[in-house]
Amino acid sequence: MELTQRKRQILKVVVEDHIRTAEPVGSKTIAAEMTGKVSSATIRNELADLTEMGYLEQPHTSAGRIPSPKGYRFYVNELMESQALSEDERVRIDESLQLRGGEMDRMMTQAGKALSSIVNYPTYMATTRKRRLTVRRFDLLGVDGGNCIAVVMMSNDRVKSQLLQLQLDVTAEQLPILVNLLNTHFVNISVSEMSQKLMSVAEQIPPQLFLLLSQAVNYAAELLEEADKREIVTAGASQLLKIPEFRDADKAHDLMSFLADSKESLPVLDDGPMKILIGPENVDEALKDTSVIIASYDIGDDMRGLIGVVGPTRMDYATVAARLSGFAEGLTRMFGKNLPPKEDTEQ
Amino acid sequence: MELTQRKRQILKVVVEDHIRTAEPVGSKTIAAEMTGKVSSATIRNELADLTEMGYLEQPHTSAGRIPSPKGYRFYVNELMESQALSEDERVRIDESLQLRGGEMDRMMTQAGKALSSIVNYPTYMATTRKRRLTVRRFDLLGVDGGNCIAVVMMSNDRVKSQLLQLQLDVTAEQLPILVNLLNTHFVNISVSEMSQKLMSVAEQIPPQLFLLLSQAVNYAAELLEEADKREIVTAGASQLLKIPEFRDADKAHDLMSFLADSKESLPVLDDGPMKILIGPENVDEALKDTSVIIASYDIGDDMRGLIGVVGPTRMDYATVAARLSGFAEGLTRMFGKNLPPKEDTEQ
DNA sequence: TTTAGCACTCCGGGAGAAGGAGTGCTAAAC
DNA sequence: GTTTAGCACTCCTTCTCCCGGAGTGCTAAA
Repeated sequence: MELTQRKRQILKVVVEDHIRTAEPVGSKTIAAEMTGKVSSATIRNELADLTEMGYLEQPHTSAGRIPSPKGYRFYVNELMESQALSEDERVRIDESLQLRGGEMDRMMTQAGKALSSIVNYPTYMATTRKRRLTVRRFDLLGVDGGNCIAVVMMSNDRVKSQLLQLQLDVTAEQLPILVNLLNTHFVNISVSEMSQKLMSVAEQIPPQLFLLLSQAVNYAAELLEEADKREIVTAGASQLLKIPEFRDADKAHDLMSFLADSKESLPVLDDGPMKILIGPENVDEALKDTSVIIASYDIGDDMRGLIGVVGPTRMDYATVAARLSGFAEGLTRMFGKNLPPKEDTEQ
Repeated sequence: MELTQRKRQILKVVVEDHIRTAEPVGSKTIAAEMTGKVSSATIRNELADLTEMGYLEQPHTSAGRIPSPKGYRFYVNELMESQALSEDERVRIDESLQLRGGEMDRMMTQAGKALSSIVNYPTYMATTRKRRLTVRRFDLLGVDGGNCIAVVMMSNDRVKSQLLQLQLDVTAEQLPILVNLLNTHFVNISVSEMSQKLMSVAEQIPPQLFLLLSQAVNYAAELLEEADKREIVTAGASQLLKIPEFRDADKAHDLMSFLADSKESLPVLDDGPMKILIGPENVDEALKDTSVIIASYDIGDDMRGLIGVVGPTRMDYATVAARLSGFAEGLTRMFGKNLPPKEDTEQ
C-alpha cells in the first residue's frame, strides 16, 4: 500500500525530529512543524495508521512515536534529501586529509580518526586489492658473512627486502644464476604456483643453492600474502559515549569490544559507491541496533578502500552520508596524486 | 611519624578490602578480618588517627574509610606482598604470547590486547631505541624505464627498499659509481651528517646523478627518522567500562579519548624494571584519578619496549604488578629468540 | 588502653503524590 | 467523509518524604 503524501511528510518530520532530539515525537510537535496546516488530532489519526503499518513505534501507550527500522529505511530510500556539503565542511574535510604519509595502516588510522571527528561517530577503514599481486622482479645482494639480501619488487611497484641468514657460503658467481632463475620462473605467478615451481626445480640445482632460493621464494610468498590480507582499523570508538543511546556502560562496552576485537565481521561494501545498513539489517548481533554507512574510495588504480561509520539507528543519515562521501572523494583524490612511488603507478 | 604495627595492619586490610569491593570499609568489617582480636571501637580510634594522618579518607561522616593516594602509596611501598604467579596465570601468559609475527606495531597491538585481557585493564605499549640507527649499506638496482630501486640496510640488519622514480636515464655503468659513493660517504653517520655530506658532494658529480643520489639519501634519512620515532599503541580501552569507577560515561569518555588521542603523554619508564604511579602522582590531568603501572622489556639487544597498564587507583596492585612483570619477561624471552632475521642480530 | 553503649549522621531505597506529555475516542463542525 | 475540539485516561518522570541501616564519634566504665 502506498503512503499518502501527508503520511510521508509526517513520517519525515518524525524521523528528523527524533534524530535531532533523541526523544519520542508527539502529535503536537509534528503539527507545529508541518507546513500544511492540520490539527494535532488529525496527526494522531495518521500516526495510528503509520504505527499499524510498521513505520513507527510507541515506547509505551502515552508516549510519542519513534521511527522503526522500517521507518528509517523508508526515510533513507524515499524521504531523505541528500545534503550538499557546506563550504565549511568541505574545508574541514580537505584540511583533515593533509595526512602525513608513511605506512599504509598508519594513514588509515589517521584518516579514520579524522572522519570520526567530522561525523562524531566511530569509523572503520579497510582496504581490498583489485587484482592479485605478483612478483615482478627479484634481486639478491651478497653481504659479508655469507648472508644475503633479498629484494622483491611486486606488481604494484612496491619494493620490499629482507636479510636472509644463511649458514653456508654462496659465492659471488652463483648469485646471478639464482637471480636469473628467480626472474625466469618465479615472476608473475601466484603463490601456489610458486610453491609448485619450487618443488620442480628442487632437483635441478645444488642443495645449498636451493636453500637460498627457497628462502627467497618463501619471503616473496609471505609478502604477497601479507599484502593481500584485508586490513581493518577502527577509530574514534570513544565518540560512542557521547551518544545518549550508549550512555549505558554495558551497551557501550559491547559495541566497543566488538569494534576492537571483531573488526573482521564489520560489514563491507561489495559494489556501488555507498551502502546504508539500518539496525536489524546488520547480520551481526552486536550491530542489531546500530546503523552503518559505508563508502568506498580508490587507492590508486590498484586498490580499493572502504570507509564506514557506525552509529545509533537514530543517526543523521543525510548529513553523515554527505560528509562520508565527501571524505571518500577526498581520499580518492589524495591517493590519486600523493603516493606516486608507492601504489598508484601500475601501468 | 612511624605507623604502629597495628595501624599498618589496619591500613592493609582497608586497602585490600576496598580493592576487592570498591566500597568504603567500616570498622566492624575490619575487626572481623583482623587476626589480632580487637574490638571495632578500637579500630575506630585507629581509623580516626589514620584519617588525620592522611592515609585514609571518608566519603562522608557516616561512611567507612577508603584509602587516599597517600594510603595506596604506603601500601604499595610497604605493605603489599608481592605475589607469585600461579601456574594457571603463567600458562595463560605464555599462551597469549604465541603472537604471529609480522610488522612490529601489529605485534605490539596484539601483545597489548593479550595483556589487557590478562589484567582486565587498558594497556599501552611503546618502544624506544637504545642506540641511534645508521645505514650500514646501500644498493641501487636499475629497472627498465629509467627507474631504480634503492636498497638500504640499517645497522639493526633491517633492510628496506623503495622504487625511485627518475625522469632521466642513468646508464648501467653509472650505478656502481653511485653505490660506491654512497657506501663510502653515507654509511654509519647520522641523519644530519648525511645532509651535510650531501651538500658537499653536490658539485663533484653531474647533476642528474646527484638527483638520484639525493633521492637515495633522502629515502635513507626518512627511514632512520621513521625508525627512531617512538611508537605507541593502546589496547583494551573498552575494559574501562566494566570498572565501577568508570561506569559514568563522561569519566570513561575523557580517559578513553585521552588513551586514543594523547598516547604520547602517557607516562614512560626511564630506568628500573617497573614503576607504579598512583592517582595524582601522574602529571597529566586526565590521569589524576587513575593509576599506571609500567614495566619494560627487551626487544633483542637493540631496542627496549615499555608496557603499561592504566586502571583506577583502586587497582589490585599486587596482582597486576605480578602479571605485568611476568608478561614483560615473557616478551623479552620471545623477542630474544623469535625474531632472528629482524632485530636481535646486532653484533 | 581497650571496650561497651549510645546518640547522631548520612546515604540509599521505596512509596506516594504531583505534574506533564501524549494518546485514543467521541461527537460535532466543515 | 474528513477534520477538529474536547476530554478522560495512561504512563512516565520527578520530587519529596520517610525509614532503615551502616557507620561514626564520644563518653564512661572495665
